[in-house]
This record gives sequence, C-alpha cells and structure tokens, in this order.
Amino acid sequence: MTSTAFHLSTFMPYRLAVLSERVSRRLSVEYEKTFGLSVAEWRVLVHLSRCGAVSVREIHNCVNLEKPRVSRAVSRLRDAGFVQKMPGEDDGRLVAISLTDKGASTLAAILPAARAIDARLRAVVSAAELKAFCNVLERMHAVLDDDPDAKPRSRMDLEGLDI
Amino acid sequence: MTSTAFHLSTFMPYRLAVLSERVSRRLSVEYEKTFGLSVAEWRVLVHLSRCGAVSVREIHNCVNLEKPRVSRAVSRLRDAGFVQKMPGEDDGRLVAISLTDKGASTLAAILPAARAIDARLRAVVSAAELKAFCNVLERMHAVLDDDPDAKPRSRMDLEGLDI
DNA sequence: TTTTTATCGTTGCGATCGCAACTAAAGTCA
DNA sequence: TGACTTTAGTTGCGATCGCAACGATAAAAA
Repeated sequence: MTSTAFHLSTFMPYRLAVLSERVSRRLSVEYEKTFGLSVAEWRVLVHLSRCGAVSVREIHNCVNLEKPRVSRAVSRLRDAGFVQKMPGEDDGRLVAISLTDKGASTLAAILPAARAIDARLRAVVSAAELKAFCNVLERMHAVLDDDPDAKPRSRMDLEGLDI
Repeated sequence: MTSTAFHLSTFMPYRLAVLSERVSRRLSVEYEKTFGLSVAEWRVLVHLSRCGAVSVREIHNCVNLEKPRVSRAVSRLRDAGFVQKMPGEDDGRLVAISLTDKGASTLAAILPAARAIDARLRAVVSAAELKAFCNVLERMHAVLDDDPDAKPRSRMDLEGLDI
C-alpha cells in the first residue's frame, strides 16, 4: 500500500536547491570579499553594467528579484556610492538607476572571480553535455510556464537577451 | 580590452538559482496549502518519514539545513503536533525526534502533490537525458567538493543513500 | 476638467535566516 | 576525583526577505 519511500536526495526540487544554494554561497564568498554585497546587490550591479540607466521595475523584471528587494538593494548600493539614482525624465515616477565609476570598477574587480567559478563549473562538462544540460533546465522551466500555480518567468529568462 | 559583456542569463550560478527558486516556490504552494509549512519543516518531515527517530544534528547533516534552522523547524512542528521530541536514551544531550501519527498523515497528504511536481519535471526528459542531467549536477558538486572556499557537501548528498 | 484607475517606488510589518554565543551533557586526561 | 575539552541543542541578535499597504505620479474615463 505504501508507495516507495520518499527520498529527498532523489527529489528534483531538492537536488536543484542543494546545488544552487551551494553554488550561490560559494559565489557570495567572492563578492563579500570585495564589499559586503548581497545576492540582490550583485545581480543589480551586473544588470546595470549591461543595461545602463534603468528603473526599479526593469531590474525587477530582469533579474528575478522582488520589487522591494530591488529597491532596498539599490538604496544600499547608492549609500555605498556604487550606483546613482536620477529622476525619470519624462515620467516622474520612474527612477533612472545607473552605475557610478566606483560601482563599475568594483564590479570589474569582482567579475574575474565570478567568471572563474562559472568556468570551473562548465569545465567539467563537454560543450555537448553543457548544451544538453541547459536544454533540460529550459524544459523544466517550460513545465512551470505551463503551471498556473507557478510564478511566471522573468522576461530576461524568457528571451535570449533582455531589453 | 573589455572582455565580453557579462550576462546574468548565461551565468551558471544564476541559471541554477532561478530555476531552483522557481521550483521551490512552486512546491511550497503545495505544502503551504495543507499547513503553513516552510521548506525547512518540509525537509524535516520527509527525512523523519524515512529515518525514524533522529537527532537534530542527524537532520542537519542530511538535509542541508543549518543547525538552528533545524532546531526551530522541529519546535514549530512539535507545537503543531507533527513531531515529538524524546530525550536521548544513553546520551542526555541528544534528542530523538520522530513523526507523530498526525505528522505522518499530514505528510502523506502532501506527498502526492510533491511527487506530481517531481514527475512533471522528469516527464519532459528521457531517462537517458535525466541521467546525463543528474550526472552534470553531480560533477558540479564535485567541483565544489574540491574547493576549500565552498561549504562541504552534506552526508546524504555524498552517499547514494543516507544513514 | 474632474474623477477614476493603473503604475512606480518605497516603507511597515511579521517572519525567517545565519552566525555566534550560550547552556548542558559527555568525554578526556591528570 | 576534578579540571579541561568537545559535542548537542537552543537562543539572541542583526540583517534580510516577502507580502501588503501606502503615497505619488501618470494615464484613462467621464
């Protein structure tokens, strides 16, 4: 009657969570080294480095962070002098957030270590395996896309490139 | 001079985090439905269902949760009547945590939905693809195993089976 | 124009987390 | 035995998060 014993280590949500947490934590060691950056702040910096002046909502839509989390991350980054906020030109509600020189150079200082971690993770698989791996990630995303109870995917993750 | 623009959506730590967060959130919809269970509480319940009476440290070592998190999860579960804590028999420091009938039946009520989500994720890939996918996950874990700055892997995730 | 509705960003609140400090119990060694 | 070290579990503290509510601005409707 009892179905097979439920084992966490074979449970896909658990497996993804464990690896992801471990990788994220390892990465955070790097950007905490340079400055006490959080995951949210790290994502905001990276996004700004590519997208110039954007609004809170833009960031929220692009890097999988809740709106208040983005807002608070931006405030901390501004206090630290890494970003600047300017009032939106045509729309008074929007704010234009952009990197300062200090923010850009700080990010540049962190990027090599981040790239190195990424490279190390990729180095253990062949190009074909990596492609297949990402393909599976994508298909699992698609499962959630079809699930009304799942949170919709952010725009950047849907398109190949954002903006 | 400038290396390729850094794009989050091609960054492995980010990709893993986004899918993992989305899957975890989708799963939490299920076990919040039955009772306001957190991820930690869910993992504790699942682990207990297989491992009987175990200590806090046992759980901590097995399901990738910090010790205080386990302790608090157990307290909440005890207050809710899902688990019971009994003093260790030979060692006065240890506590033997085990499921109550109510806890077992509650877990049994949640498991089908959890299995369904897991099954849906697996259904979009063939057995061979799934094996290759898990193999890549494992190799990425191994990268962190060799990294002194990464947190060691928990015991259960290292062995094929825990305990 | 005036009213209503929608959107943007921020803030308050409750809950949770991680880390470190702490208490209690066991083990170790003189 | 008694002092010291180690381990198990809990708790305090600071920080963070997610959600909902809020004020402010803009757009839409009347």
